[in-house]
Amino acid sequence: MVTIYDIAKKANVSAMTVSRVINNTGKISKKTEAKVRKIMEEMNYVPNQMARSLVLQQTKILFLLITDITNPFYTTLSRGAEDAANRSGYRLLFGNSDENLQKENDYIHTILSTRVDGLLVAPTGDASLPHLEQLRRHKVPFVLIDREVPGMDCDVVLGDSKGGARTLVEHLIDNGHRHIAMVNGLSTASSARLRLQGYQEALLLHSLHMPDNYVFETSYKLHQQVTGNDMPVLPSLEAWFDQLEPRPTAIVAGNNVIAIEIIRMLRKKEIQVPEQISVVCFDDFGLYSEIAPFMTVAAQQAYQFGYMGMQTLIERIQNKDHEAQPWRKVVLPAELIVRDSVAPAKDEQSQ
Amino acid sequence: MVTIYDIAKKANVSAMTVSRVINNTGKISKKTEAKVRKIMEEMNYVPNQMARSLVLQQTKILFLLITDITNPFYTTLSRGAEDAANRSGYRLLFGNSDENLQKENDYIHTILSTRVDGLLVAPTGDASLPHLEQLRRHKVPFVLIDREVPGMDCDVVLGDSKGGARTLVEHLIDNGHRHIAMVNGLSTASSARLRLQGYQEALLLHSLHMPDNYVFETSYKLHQQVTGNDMPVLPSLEAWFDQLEPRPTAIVAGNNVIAIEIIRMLRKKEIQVPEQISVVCFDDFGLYSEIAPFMTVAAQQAYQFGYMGMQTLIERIQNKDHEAQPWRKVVLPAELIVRDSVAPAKDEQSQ
DNA sequence: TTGTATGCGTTATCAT
DNA sequence: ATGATAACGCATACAA
Repeated sequence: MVTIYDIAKKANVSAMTVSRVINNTGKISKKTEAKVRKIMEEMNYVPNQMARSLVLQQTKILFLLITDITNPFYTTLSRGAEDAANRSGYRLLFGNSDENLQKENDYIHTILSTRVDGLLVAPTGDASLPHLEQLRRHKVPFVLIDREVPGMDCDVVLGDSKGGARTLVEHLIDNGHRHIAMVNGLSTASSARLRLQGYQEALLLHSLHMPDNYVFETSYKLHQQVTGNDMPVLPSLEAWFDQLEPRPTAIVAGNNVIAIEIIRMLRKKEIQVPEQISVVCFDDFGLYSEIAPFMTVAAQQAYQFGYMGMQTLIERIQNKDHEAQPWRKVVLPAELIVRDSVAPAKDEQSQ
Repeated sequence: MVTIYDIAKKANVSAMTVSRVINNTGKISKKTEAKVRKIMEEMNYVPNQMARSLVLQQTKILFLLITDITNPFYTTLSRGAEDAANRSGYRLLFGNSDENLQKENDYIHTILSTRVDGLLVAPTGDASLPHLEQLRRHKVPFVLIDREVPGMDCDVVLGDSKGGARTLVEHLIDNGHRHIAMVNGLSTASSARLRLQGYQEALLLHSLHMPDNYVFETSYKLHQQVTGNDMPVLPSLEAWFDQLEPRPTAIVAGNNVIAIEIIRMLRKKEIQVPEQISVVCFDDFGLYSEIAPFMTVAAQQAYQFGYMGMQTLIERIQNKDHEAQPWRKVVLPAELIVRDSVAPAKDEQSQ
C-alpha cells in the first residue's frame, strides 16, 4: 500500500507537506504542490480513510438502514436519501435489515464500530428501542423514518398513516362496502398501529361495526424470497380468510407487499378482484404501477421520506451541539390514487 | 469515546489483556476474562473498526455496487449477495451508481479509501475499465456481475443475454411476427451487445431482415425519478417510434425498465398491447409480476446472480494469493415466461 | 497468564 | 512555506 510517506520521500518533502496538499490546508508553494500532485498521480495514491478517520473522528459517511430492499417504497426512499446526502458532500452507504431484529442488531454494531457520522434508520419496530438507545449512548446522530419508537425522543419523518388509512376505508365505504377487513403489518410497528386506528376511526364515523376477527396481522415483508415464478400462498393468511363470517367485500392492506399476498391468495381461490372482493393498500408500486395501473392505493411520498430524512440528519449533524435543538417531527401526507382494484359493492352485500 | 484503555484501567489489567478478551486470542484466566467482559458491558464498549482495520489490514466488510436500486432485478440480486456474505461472516454494504459513471467513480474512491475486503460490482459499462484497473492496482479483489468489461480479466457472473434475446425473438416469430423492433440498453454495456446479437441471430436464422432503424438504444434505467403518478414519456423514444416504416408488430425491450418506457409510450399513443403491438423484455418484475401477470419476459435468476457472485468473491478473497487462480466465468440461463403481452400477429402483417 | 514497546497511516500542534 | 513530533485506538512481537 502506498502511503503518504512514500509520496513524501519521492517528492523530497515531509509527510506533512503532502497532507497539506491533499487537504488544501495551510500555505504551500505552487511548485511543491505541483510536484506532489504529480507524484500522487503517478503512484496512484489514495488516502487511507481508516487512518484519517482515526485522527479526525469523522468519516463524512452516512448510513441508511432500511427494512426491505425489495420493496419499491424503500428503494425510492433510498434514492431520495442518496441525493440529499450527495448534495451535501456526504457519501451514503446502505444496509437492509430485512424486517429482522437480529440483522438490524448486526448492522447497528457495524455502524457503531465503523464510526459513521450519522444514520437514517427505518426501525423494524418497537423492539428496536435498545438499538436506538445504543446509538444515543454512543452519540451517533440518527433520524427515524417511516416508524416511530415509543420511548425514544428523536427526529423522525413519518407518513400520515392514520389519515391515509381513513381515506382508504372511506373510499371503500363510498363505494358501498359495509364489510371491510384489514390485513395489517405487525402492531409492533407504529405505522401499523396508526393504520389500524385510521381504519377503526373511519368505521366508527360511519357507524359500522366489524366482527372481531376482521383484522389480521402479518409481516410487512414478503414471507418468502422471490426466486422464480411460483411461490406458496401464506398459509395463515388463507386460514384467517377462510373463517371470516360473513366474508368481507373489501380488504385494506397495510402495505403494498401485503396487498400482493392478498391478491395471490384470492387468485388461488379463484376469487375475482375487484368483481368479488375489492382490495386497497398503503404505498404505491414504483415503476410497476405504470405498467399495471391496477391497485387503488394511498401513495406515500417515498422519495421525500428519504430526502427530508437525510436533510434533517445532516442539519442535526452540522449543528455543533447535536442534541441541543428540539426534536423535529415531519409528517408527510398520503395521497389516494384511484385505479381498478375497487368495484362498487353489490346491493345485497351493502344491505 | 470509550477505548480499550478505559476498560483496561477500570479492570486493573493492561490493554493487551482486554484485546485478548475481545478477540479470544491467547490464554487468559476465567476470572480476568469475566471481569473484563463485565466492564465492557457496563461501559458499552464497541471496538473501533477504524483502528482495528488500520493494524489488521482487513475489515470483514464487503461491498456491492449496483447500477439501479429501483430495479427489482438488482434488489433481488442484492438479497442474494447479502445472504451469501452473511453466511460467511462478512458484513455487506451497498452502493448505487445509478448508471452514472461519475457516481461510480465516487463509490470506487470511497471503497478504495475505506479499504473494504472486496467488491461485487455491476459496472455501468465499458467505460468502467479505468475504475476496475484502479481496483486491480490497489489489489482490491472484485467480481463483476451482469456485465463484462472488455480488457479486464476477472471473475464474472453473467446472464445468457444472447440466448435469452434469441428466445424472446423466436417466441415472437412463433407468434407470426415479422416486423420486430428492439429498444436496447446502451451498447457500451456488454449485456446490450449480446442481446442485440441474440436478436440479430434469431432474425437471421429465420431469414428475416429488418429496416436499419429498427434498433434503438437508450438507458437501462428510467430516465426520470418516479416522484408521483405522472411522468413524461421519453421524447427520443417516441420520435424514434414515429418514424418507423413499416410500424413493427412487436418490440423487444433490453430490460424491464425499458419495457415500462415502451408501454407508457404506446399507451400515450393509444396503441393497445398486445392487440396492436406485442412487447417482450429481459428480466422479470419481482413482486409485481405477481399482481400484474402481464409481461412476457426472459427472466434471469437475479437472486442467484448475487449469491454466486458473492460466493465467487469470498472464495477469491480467502484464497491466499488472490490472483493465482484462473478467472472464473459463470453464465446463468434466462427462462422464458409466457404471459399476456404477446398476441399472434395479424395475417396481413405476417404476410 | 499477563505486560511493554512499537507500528498501522494520517493529521494537529508547535516549531523553524 | 515546511518539518518534527505526538496522538488517534488497536493488535502484534516479544518479554516477563
